[in-house]
Amino acid sequence: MSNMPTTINAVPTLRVNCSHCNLREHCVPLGLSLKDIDRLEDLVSSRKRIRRGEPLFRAGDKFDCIYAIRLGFLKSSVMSSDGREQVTNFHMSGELLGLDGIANDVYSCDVVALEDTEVCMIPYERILAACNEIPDYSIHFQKILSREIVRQHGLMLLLGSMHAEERLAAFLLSLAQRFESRGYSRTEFVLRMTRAEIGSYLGLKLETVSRVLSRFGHDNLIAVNQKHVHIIDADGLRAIVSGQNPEMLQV
Amino acid sequence: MSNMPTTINAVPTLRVNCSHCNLREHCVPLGLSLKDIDRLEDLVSSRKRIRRGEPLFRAGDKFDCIYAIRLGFLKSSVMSSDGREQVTNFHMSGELLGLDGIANDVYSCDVVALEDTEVCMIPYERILAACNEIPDYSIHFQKILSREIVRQHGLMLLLGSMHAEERLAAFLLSLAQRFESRGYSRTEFVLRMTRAEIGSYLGLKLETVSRVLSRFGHDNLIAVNQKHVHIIDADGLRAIVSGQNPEMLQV
DNA sequence: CGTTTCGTTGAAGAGTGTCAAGGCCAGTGG
DNA sequence: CCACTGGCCTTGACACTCTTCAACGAAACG
Repeated sequence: MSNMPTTINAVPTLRVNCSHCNLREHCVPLGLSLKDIDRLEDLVSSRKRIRRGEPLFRAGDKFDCIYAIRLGFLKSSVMSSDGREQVTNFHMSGELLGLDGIANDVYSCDVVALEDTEVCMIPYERILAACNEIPDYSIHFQKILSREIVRQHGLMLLLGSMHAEERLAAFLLSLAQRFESRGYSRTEFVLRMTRAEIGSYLGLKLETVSRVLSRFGHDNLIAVNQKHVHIIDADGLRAIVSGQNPEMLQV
Repeated sequence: MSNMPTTINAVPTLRVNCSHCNLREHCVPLGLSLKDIDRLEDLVSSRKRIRRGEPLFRAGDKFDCIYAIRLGFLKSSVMSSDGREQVTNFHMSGELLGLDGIANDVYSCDVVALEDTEVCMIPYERILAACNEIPDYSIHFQKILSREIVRQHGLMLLLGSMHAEERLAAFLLSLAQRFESRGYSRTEFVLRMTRAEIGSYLGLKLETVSRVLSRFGHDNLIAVNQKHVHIIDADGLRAIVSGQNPEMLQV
């Protein structure tokens, strides 16, 4: 499978250069001209590696950096004081972490690596400097923040009004789409997170996640073996997301 | 719902002046110095009135303005392709509307007035101009966006892991706190939204909302009569929410 | 190789949803 | 002024989804 864990070797103090990064399409410079990207070269101060299971930062830590994922997979979560964890997002290469920290100068959620991960550190000061120096950068970065707000609206729709099967179907399709846009297979991939983490994200218990995945397997929508998922019938999943029963398809 | 054309009365003659607005504490200028606020005076281009039941904007409308609420009460909602509505927020005076529109140059949700409402129109261009002209304005506006992200994390915790009683208790406490910070009573207020809208926001059905409110009434936590709510035992409600971080409860 | 974590599955039960009937209230028109 | 209407709210009975509890198997890890 093409997206097996990759061995991460030491990252020496190499010059970090966004304009040559193959994640450009997904990352901070998205939408900027190449000329502007060149001017952003020193946006990234350095890189950091986090091993599986370790935190990138925790709620309450002082905010000073936005992180861009070069490689790896992480989860964000918030915690209520009585111990309930709510996973708020899963993150993959090219995505940004730490946007929540801007609000109060401390991060408001925990971010933990679900596999060995490498991130680019972008000091927030440099983003602010870029906002002042590059005419379009303010709007650019505000779009990034706004996009996160829009994304969360979709998640609220899911959590507030969908059934377990619909949630899982939407989740699988979303993962497939994100893998595909990064050049991986959209039909076969490995879940980096546990059933409990999927459940937390989707507002379900781990047993329900397991049961629904098994049911999908029975119905030949997917083939699932532990963390390996093969999407067989994406249209079938889409039909489930839109609340449709296959028998009702010919309305 | 009628198909009448939306009646929006412009209020162009008034000189709009943030520095004298009594909502300063809650609104766009929050955290800026008075000197900077003076420079922002022309941030607001004009005002609009929206009558109860009418939309301020709808998903898909071209984005060009951020709105600040001077007076009134509104709801935001998103709609799934099969017609399910999810209320994503209720808004009251001093709060900003339309931040989701930055992402794709179109608004991504519907915003409808739940009572007669007056808003200040802030052309997005002027916000961008302020980002260039006032050194601290970029960070200031980014904080506003980031705060919305953090708020939504709290809501996801609610939708993903709380029971009906906990959701309602958190909702009532949050409303009480918001009314209080605007100078209204924190113990007695009128719900501007229907049970169905509360339910949509909290991921519950209207009957469940009604039942839980009745139960709260029976337990002498609140007195509820249709839309009138009197909070009798706020600590009791807090106990139901079970001691979560107040920051997370800004639902 | 034992230990731990993770995943699957079953049975029973709690919590919400669904359906239905009726009451309350504001607005409307006679 | 009153009856009528339609929207909103409440409450009950019942159905159903999801959770809880529990046992076991499989994979991962030191």
